[in-house]
Amino acid sequence: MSHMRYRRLMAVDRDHVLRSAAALLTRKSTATMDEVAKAAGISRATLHRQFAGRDALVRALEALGIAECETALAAARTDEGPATDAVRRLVAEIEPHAGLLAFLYSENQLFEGEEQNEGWARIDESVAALFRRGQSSGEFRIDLTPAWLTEALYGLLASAAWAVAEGRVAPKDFTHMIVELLLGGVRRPEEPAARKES
Amino acid sequence: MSHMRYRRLMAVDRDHVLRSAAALLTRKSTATMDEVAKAAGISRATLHRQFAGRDALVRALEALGIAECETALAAARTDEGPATDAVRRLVAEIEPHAGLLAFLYSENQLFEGEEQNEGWARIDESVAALFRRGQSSGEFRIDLTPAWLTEALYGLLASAAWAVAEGRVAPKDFTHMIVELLLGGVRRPEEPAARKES
DNA sequence: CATCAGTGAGACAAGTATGTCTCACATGCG
DNA sequence: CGCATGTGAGACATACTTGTCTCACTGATG
Repeated sequence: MSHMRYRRLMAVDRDHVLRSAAALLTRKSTATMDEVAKAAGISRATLHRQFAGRDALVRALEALGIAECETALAAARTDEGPATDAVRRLVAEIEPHAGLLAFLYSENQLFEGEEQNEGWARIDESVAALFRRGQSSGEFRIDLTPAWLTEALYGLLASAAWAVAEGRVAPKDFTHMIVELLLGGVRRPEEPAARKES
Repeated sequence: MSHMRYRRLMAVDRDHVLRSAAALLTRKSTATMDEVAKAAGISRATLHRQFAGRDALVRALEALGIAECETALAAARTDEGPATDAVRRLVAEIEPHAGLLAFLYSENQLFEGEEQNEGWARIDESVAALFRRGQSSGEFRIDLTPAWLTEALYGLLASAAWAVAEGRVAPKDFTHMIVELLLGGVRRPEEPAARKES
């Protein structure tokens, strides 16, 4: 079959290049096309044959990140069961891609005026909907807006990804740290028979 | 006095340039030396006369950020009173400089290998000490490490600064949002006579 | 074996930011 | 007024990245 032959000749598959680029750019967001190519084990020429330019590469990574987020959202079934548990599932699903998301998150800060990909808007809305659902059900407090909670979740994910990358926290604690801080905060839960001053 | 005359001739004072650069780079972290100069109302030549190069400028901004953090830490008296209140004071003191800190925070992600300024180490230690104190006093939970709580605080500060800059949240809520989420989390405090399923 | 698609290596031009320099202008001082 | 200092404007060389191109090599196909 012609497409099988084609596949075999394409020793460099697009997905592997994207993964390598994501892993590299997570650590060094200013890496050049040459560094990206070397990280993927291909030449700069081949890299340019697959992605028209750096912009195209970044946009492909953005599409990858969006796809992974949507997969994570679906897998976490954020509209089922207690919102608290849904948040736990969501963070656990996103964890493997936190590095890429941190890169894209900081990258988006550079695009001052340009409108962001609509995919992010959908994801923002899904996450915000989860927090809104938790507020409606009475699980979550209502004095923090869903928009802020969504931003805070992104910030915590990025912080955790960087902290893990630099060895300041243990990778195994990733999900627990984020979820526990986001859900319960740093304040210790009051004992049933504890003192009452606020 | 000779130094007075000197002052008057130095129509461009270093501090004003730094503030302008901080304000600009907060919004556009890739701004050119020329853009920085224009933002400060001076020429690129004069900018280069005050700061040997872009690196020197960024390092000066880093020193400024460190100084402001140390001032904030001192003003917040983080070693006095309940740790909870100290956190509130600290965030309130840092709020005006959150934009600059967000820039420096993301900038530090680029310096892969280079060791970071020792000033940050001191600040990290002071913040971590605050969280440790709260844990010792029983105010804060002990299953989240002070190192992670410190990182999380930085992440929330950066997230909030960006969210405010892009108009996704109201500036007036800045301190409240960060402090409340950090301290209490998103979960609603349980009522004294509420149901018990986890 | 002959062919051809895909790749790697490298040359090349173009764009951009940087750092340095010169020169003219303005302002305060003696 | 004459002088010195600090500044703005711009030219200039340099370095780096990008994007395009050519050419030789490899391996699978027919």
